[in-house]
Amino acid sequence: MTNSSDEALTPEQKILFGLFNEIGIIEQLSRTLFQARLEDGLTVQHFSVLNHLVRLGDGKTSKYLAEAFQVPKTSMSHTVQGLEKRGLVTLEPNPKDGRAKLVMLTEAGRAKREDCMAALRPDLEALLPHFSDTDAAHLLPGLGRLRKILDESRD
Amino acid sequence: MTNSSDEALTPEQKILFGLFNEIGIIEQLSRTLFQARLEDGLTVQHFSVLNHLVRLGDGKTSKYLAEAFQVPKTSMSHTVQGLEKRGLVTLEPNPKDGRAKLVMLTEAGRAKREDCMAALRPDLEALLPHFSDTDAAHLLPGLGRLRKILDESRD
DNA sequence: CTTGTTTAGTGCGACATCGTACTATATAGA
DNA sequence: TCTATATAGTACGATGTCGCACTAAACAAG
Repeated sequence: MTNSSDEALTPEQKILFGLFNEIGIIEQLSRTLFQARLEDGLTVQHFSVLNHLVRLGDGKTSKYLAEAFQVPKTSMSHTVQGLEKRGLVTLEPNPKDGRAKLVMLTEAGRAKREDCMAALRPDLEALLPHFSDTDAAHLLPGLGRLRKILDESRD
Repeated sequence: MTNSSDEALTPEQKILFGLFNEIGIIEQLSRTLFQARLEDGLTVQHFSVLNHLVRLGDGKTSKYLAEAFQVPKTSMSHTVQGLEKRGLVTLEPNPKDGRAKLVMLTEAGRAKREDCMAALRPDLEALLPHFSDTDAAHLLPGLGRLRKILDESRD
């Protein structure tokens, strides 16, 4: 991927760099595809937050979500406000902390998340004959380990 | 990663979805890290274009780059103008086509690309003891195959 | 209780992304 | 050649990202 004129990095480092490069390209391609399936100006980031709340439970604060997604709190605040404007979540005051607001899913929010998954389904169906769940399962442990390392290395 | 209440997807599809989710998280973490190493308001996107031009040769058009990076031409035009403003590339008229402009690297551009790689080096060094080039090499073939499939499936 | 510090969220401004519409050039067909 | 279509790039506006500064609430020290 990189050539021998890259003197800034050792061969080992180049391989890691190439890995991140490959991951970045796949992320770009898949994000573009997914984004094209979403409606009403909903972004992949909106969906990600919705998905997180459905899977891991709502009642989180924007700050918590910002840390979970590793984005600045101002960005997450904006994303959550976008969800609220679309009626997919409500922001309830936290009785335990007057500063914080709890992000609560609405029924429309849960339904929208299902709709998004369903909208993605044809693409996943089309992909499976070329790249099976077994292929994916071979990659997941290594990627999971890489994610954990990166996740722990920040702070 | 997903739980049994996701009725929109089959188990096989959920595994693929989980793979893209994992890739997205790693991309987010690594991009944030890399971005923090760049100076002068240079974005990862700026670096990516610079890196592409160094590795695969300059004299490309913005349109070509837009397709290579799978972003709209207006986005790439803006990115290239950012590089031009910083003196990292020049835009030369294409003698063969009056509509097109050729993106040419300057010496400062090549040097900046080296600087960026060097700025990333400590992070890669710190990562290698925990995630080796061998680990990365195990993932690269599968990811490369996935990228090719996604790359061909668009159009 | 009082005061200094920390924390969740927002307002604002700078810049990035990207869809639409437009201009200038190129190209194919009659 | 003349005309219709296609293409590279830009102008512009809407929205997303995010750093900085600020407010309100919580908390710790005395």
